[in-house]
Amino acid sequence: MPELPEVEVVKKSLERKITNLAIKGVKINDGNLRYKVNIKQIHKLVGKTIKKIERRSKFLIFKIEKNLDMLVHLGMTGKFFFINNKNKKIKTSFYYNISKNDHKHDRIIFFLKGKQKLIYNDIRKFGFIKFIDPRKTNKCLHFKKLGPEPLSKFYNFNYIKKYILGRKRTIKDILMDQKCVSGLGNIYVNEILFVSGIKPVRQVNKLKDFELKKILFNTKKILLKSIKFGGSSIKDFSTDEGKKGKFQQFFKIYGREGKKCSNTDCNKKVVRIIVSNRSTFFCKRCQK
DNA sequence: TTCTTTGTTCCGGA
DNA sequence: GTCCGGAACAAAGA
Repeated sequence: MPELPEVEVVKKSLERKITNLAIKGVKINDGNLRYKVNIKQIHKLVGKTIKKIERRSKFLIFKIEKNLDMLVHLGMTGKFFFINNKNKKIKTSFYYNISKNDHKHDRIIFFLKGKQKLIYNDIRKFGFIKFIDPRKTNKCLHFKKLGPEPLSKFYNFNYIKKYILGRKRTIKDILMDQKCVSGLGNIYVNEILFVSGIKPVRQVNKLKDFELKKILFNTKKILLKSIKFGGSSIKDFSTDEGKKGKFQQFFKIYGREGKKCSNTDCNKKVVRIIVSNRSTFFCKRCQK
């Protein structure tokens, strides 16, 4: 369930640890991910240095020395572990509760300087690792149709107004559509619409301008807060691995079916329905 | 055994 | 050609 903020947090965490490190070796425990890992290409990494890590939408791009991009999508349950020289495991994403048997799902291991290791772990194997010529990365299958980053200046009122012109889809569907805005998933869209006080099933062409502006404002606010929160939460994990992430406390509506609405003056119970084929949580009183 | 979870892709109909 | 909604797909745990 990593969406844009989680991927951004992983990116920041990883770049502090592995930028400018050379890859000494690669071990493939299970390369049958969303797309089969190209064994020939992954072994080309050996001897090369990780120059930089970038994020686009929910994708990570590892810029590898001399013209190679390693594109990673975490899917539902993909995550990275970093093993330092003292053999201590450091999770680079705070989002999941990690069980002791989790090493069972270590799919790919990258051996770095000294005893350091980077492990790609993925329970459900919906993530993927692909290799691309950097000159073609922006035009690749995954990137060519992506809409603007939600935190960029291009994602603004004029843009969204133009995008929804003549469309009748629900606002939830539009926000989840990566062609409209890239990086939001089910969880954040639920949160954004709750905080904005708008029912997920509202048709976009019937939204008032002030409602659209509220959605835009809250999108940026929630994402930024979440990225910030993630950064501080990771510190907890590096000192105390057993400690639970604080992230779930951050959700105001997602996963709260039957529980009391998070707004202090409201006693309504949160309702769960299906919109855009996904679980959708909302408050009948607070969302119009 | 069935249900749920997710982002992405694909397909048929309008 | 475009838009839209629904379904399929991947794997695994409950």
